[in-house]
Amino acid sequence: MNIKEQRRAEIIKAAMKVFGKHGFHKAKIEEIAKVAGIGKGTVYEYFSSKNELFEQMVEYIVITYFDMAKEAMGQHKTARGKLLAFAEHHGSFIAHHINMAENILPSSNFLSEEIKSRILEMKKSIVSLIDSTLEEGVKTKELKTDLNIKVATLSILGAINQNYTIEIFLQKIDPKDIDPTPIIDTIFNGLVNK
Amino acid sequence: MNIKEQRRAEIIKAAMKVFGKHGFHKAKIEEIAKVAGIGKGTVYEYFSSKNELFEQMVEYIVITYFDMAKEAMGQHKTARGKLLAFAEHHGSFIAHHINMAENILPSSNFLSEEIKSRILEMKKSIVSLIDSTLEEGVKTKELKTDLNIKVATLSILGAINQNYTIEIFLQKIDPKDIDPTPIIDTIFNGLVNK
Amino acid sequence: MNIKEQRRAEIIKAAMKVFGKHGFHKAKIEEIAKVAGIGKGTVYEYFSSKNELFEQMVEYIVITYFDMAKEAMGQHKTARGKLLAFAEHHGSFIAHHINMAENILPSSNFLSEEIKSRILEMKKSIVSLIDSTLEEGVKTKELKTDLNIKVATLSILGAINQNYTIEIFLQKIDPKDIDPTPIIDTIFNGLVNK
Amino acid sequence: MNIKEQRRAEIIKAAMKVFGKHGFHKAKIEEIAKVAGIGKGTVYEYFSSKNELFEQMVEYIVITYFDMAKEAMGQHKTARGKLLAFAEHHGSFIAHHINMAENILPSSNFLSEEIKSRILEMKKSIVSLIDSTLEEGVKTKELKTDLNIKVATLSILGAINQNYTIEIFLQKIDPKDIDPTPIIDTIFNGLVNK
DNA sequence: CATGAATGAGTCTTCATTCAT
DNA sequence: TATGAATGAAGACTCATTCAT
Repeated sequence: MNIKEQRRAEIIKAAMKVFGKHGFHKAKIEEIAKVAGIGKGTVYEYFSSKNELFEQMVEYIVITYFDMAKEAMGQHKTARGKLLAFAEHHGSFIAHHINMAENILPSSNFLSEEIKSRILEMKKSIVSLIDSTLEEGVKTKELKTDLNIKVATLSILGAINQNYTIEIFLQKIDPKDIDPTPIIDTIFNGLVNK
Repeated sequence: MNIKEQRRAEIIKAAMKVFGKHGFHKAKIEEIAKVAGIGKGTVYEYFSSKNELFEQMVEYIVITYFDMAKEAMGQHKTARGKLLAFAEHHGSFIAHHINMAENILPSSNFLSEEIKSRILEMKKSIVSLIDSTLEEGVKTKELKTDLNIKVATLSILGAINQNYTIEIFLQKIDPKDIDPTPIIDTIFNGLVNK
Repeated sequence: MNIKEQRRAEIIKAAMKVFGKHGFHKAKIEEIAKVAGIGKGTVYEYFSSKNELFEQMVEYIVITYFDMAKEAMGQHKTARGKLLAFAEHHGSFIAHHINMAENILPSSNFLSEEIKSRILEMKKSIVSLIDSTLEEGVKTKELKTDLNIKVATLSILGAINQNYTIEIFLQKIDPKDIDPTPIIDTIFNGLVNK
Repeated sequence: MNIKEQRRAEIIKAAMKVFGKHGFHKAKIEEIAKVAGIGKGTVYEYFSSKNELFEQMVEYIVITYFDMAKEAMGQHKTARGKLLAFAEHHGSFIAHHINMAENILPSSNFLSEEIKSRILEMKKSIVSLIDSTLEEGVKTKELKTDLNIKVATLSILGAINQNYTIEIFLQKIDPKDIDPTPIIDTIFNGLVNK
């Protein structure tokens, strides 16, 4: 049992490397097996098809992303603090999954409806996480009382993602060296001259 | 000449439909030809390979996106007006290219370095467009004088994209029915309680 | 009429270059047309198919070879003289048709039975040419009276071909610089120590 | 290991049949596989491409030819004896590889430079074999002391090949029924009336 | 007559998946 | 249980040939 799950995990790790490097179609089961240090046929003992392996891998990534985000944010009290933590988490995550972001998520064609909806749930959970952070901030008067929370949440998510993506992919900056403060502050304080 | 360019354009249109529906690998040249109403071999009279056709198509999309954005923004004076126009343009564009966004851009693996760099130039042009809009806004005192323009630009782009994406893809809302005002205003006015 | 035959001849000349360079299958009708300075479709006005063009070309070459051999040998009286002339002709011919020899004749798969038999007739004519040269030599006492003419003919043909082929193809020697005398003399005088 | 080499050999045997029958281009991998009693894909487990299979086959033939020639000649002492043995070997070989000779060697266009040079080495080895046979004959006074060995070698090779080719291909005579004595004697004794 | 744009039959090659060992 | 040899479906691409202009 334990050994089986461990083997499964190893294959998923190998799949992350190989799908990440080549994208879904150019990734070969044989290479994944080799990276995992096992035989080609063995992969099929744990996953019924290339598609299923891909799906399981995507689910693993999404769950991991969510759990880490939740943990990082839990260590802060203010909305600003939580969002700064989330931004840092997001940056470090996409940096470690550059190729995923570029090569995998696009392959969403190959995801089954079932797994798509599970991923969607996860995405909604992320949104809820930010949503409730903002709601909390409104209650504590840290944030405007008339805030359009839905729009604000999506704007924050988009802004964080866009800023980190550019810095990491184009400017090749290490996510640890990116300061999330200007991003959050720009959003928090707005642009207009008052 | 004219007829040749027209045929080329027809093939690219067909390619947009088919690559959009299936992504790069599952798209078949034969289907593209059928959609274009021509024979399989004819595609190869105009494009030397599936890859080249894909690249030409991506370039066409990117150029179109940029030109339309520029035109839409040109009809406004204030930063706020320009950004609202840009948001609407972006929304309508991704709505018409849903599958592109989902299935094509990810296939970036298959783009040659040359076309990748051309696309990158276009993306930078988009950023410059917003950048100068914000600079202008600072000069006219519409915006804060101490604005971190780079961060603000990326935040706006990310916020617009995220909001429209969610509305269009998940809520299945027609982009014409999405009001960009709350998005721009949320960014412009900030979140904090002052 | 005259213009038609001339055009036909031009196409055959072009075919010799292109088939010679690439062999039957890799030769493209389009390249032959380009070399002939005409349009692709025009080739089909003169030859009904790639195969027919190939056949006509082979026949042309074979006839030319035979006519030239006959003419060269006619200017000599002794068997030795005739054979030296033939050797020189053969050498100059294969030098000018290197690629033919290497790439074309092998493609004999594609020759129709009809043309194959016509070519065979030509080959037999060459053999007859040498045969009668030797017979004549026997009559005039230039050659042994108990000569096995058939074997001698084929041996001479084989020896000349082999010597010239090696010199021209491997040693890259110009056929004009090859002296046929040692070849003919070696055959004429024999190898054994008497 | 053994099983793998055996399978490899089976495929080469099948390739000899099919390439021999159709020539390089008209031969289909699928037919080779069928003749070998395996699936199409399996061919690619052993040879990376049609070209490589063709090359390996050609090399196999050439090596076999050389080894057999060497062995046949080794069982004789005099130059005459060795050459008679060589002639018989050559005749039996080309008889068993009629189609090869006609359809394959011409396809030399498709051979890589590497394999071409390996084949060239083999051809040179054959020439050396005859060369040293003649040299030995000169030393033992079996042959003329002033013999032009290079020319004599090529003449013998050419004469043998031409005589056997005509008998086997045109007269459809079984190589076993061809007596090499007249060929060798004609060359050995010369043509001139002394 | 000459042309070349259009065509689609034909084939190599890849790789997910199976299954005998 | 683990393996990797064997398989064949699937698809990009070529090019001889046709035919409207």
